[in-house]
Amino acid sequence: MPDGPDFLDGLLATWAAEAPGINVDALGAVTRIRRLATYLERGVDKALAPLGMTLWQLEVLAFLLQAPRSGLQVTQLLPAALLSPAAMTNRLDRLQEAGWIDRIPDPEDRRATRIRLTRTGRAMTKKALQVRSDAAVAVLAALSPGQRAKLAPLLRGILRGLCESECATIASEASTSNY
Amino acid sequence: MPDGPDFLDGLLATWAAEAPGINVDALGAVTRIRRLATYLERGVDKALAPLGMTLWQLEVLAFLLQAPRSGLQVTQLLPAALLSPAAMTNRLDRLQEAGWIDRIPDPEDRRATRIRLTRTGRAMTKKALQVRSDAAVAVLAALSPGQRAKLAPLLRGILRGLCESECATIASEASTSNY
DNA sequence: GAAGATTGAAGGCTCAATCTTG
DNA sequence: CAAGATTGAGCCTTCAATCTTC
Repeated sequence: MPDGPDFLDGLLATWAAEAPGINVDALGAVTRIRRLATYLERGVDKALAPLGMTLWQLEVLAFLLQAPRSGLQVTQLLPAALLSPAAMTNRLDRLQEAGWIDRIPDPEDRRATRIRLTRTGRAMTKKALQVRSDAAVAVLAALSPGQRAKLAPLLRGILRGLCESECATIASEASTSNY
Repeated sequence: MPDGPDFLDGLLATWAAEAPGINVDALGAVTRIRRLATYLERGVDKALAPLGMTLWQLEVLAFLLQAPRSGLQVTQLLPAALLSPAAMTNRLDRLQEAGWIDRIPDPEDRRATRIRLTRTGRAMTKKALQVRSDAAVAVLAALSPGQRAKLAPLLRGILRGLCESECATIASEASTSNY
């Protein structure tokens, strides 16, 4: 496989010429990761459309799949979603309208609400996860089995570094804010 | 490096138990890529804040760095940004208010507008690219040199596959739409 | 009629302010 | 006063409609 230049290579060369101090490899990697994420998001949304679901909805539902029968508090959903409390409230409103989740008052803390999957929500989530999985398999078919095996450790390694630095700085600055 | 389980491993196990047909490795890879992109975006925005710039602004400016002196049409900026024309018009409005780009009538096509970096816009873009590069280097420091060398071909491979399938389907469906 | 660019409505996000309860 | 959750304002995005020019 010759693997000629892609959309970024020309740009990177220009950038290197204009700003000589930059690291072309690093800049190329993060730019491609961002672009990849955009493509993946659009592809999955397209695949989920027949189920009447979007990716941001599935993200919440899929996390709720591992909740205890009593449900989870809104606050407990935030770190997994990397979302503000306001955004989560909005998502839950839509999911409740769709009939996929229930809000029930927390018996142990009257400030809180417990979020639970409904029966249909649970079934839809399983179907949607299957769709998402199939889409992911199709995308990764572009890589050889050996390449696919290399991918996971790399992603894990970068994420680990980010969670220790980035999340730490977020946490330290989060005196009032919360996510 | 033992590399214990991260935020996703527990969820993946739950999903596999509830929906036996899913591919855990594929689902894990695409989920981590998305999360990685979110972290990267937030980190860069934080690093760019002192310059009064955001990542979405830099994306447009950096692409304009390789434009000819006569500038580029709005339409020519779209494929690189993966954006709707309406969104690009909005971005250009903000960039023009900031004094970083100029809109000049296209001398050869009176429907079109040419977009060009201003003098200060060009200088700001170079500074911002340096900031973005430094941030990227810091993030990728979590990987060994050998791992970093493996990363680029993998990303390139997946993107290539997506551009041929996803972009193709987008193009074929884009009878009226345009991006 | 098609293409380049813009506008307005609606959706989802962040931030700051609010209300209730611990 | 701090924490859980919600609300409203402002920003950026998409989609559909519009206006001008080819």
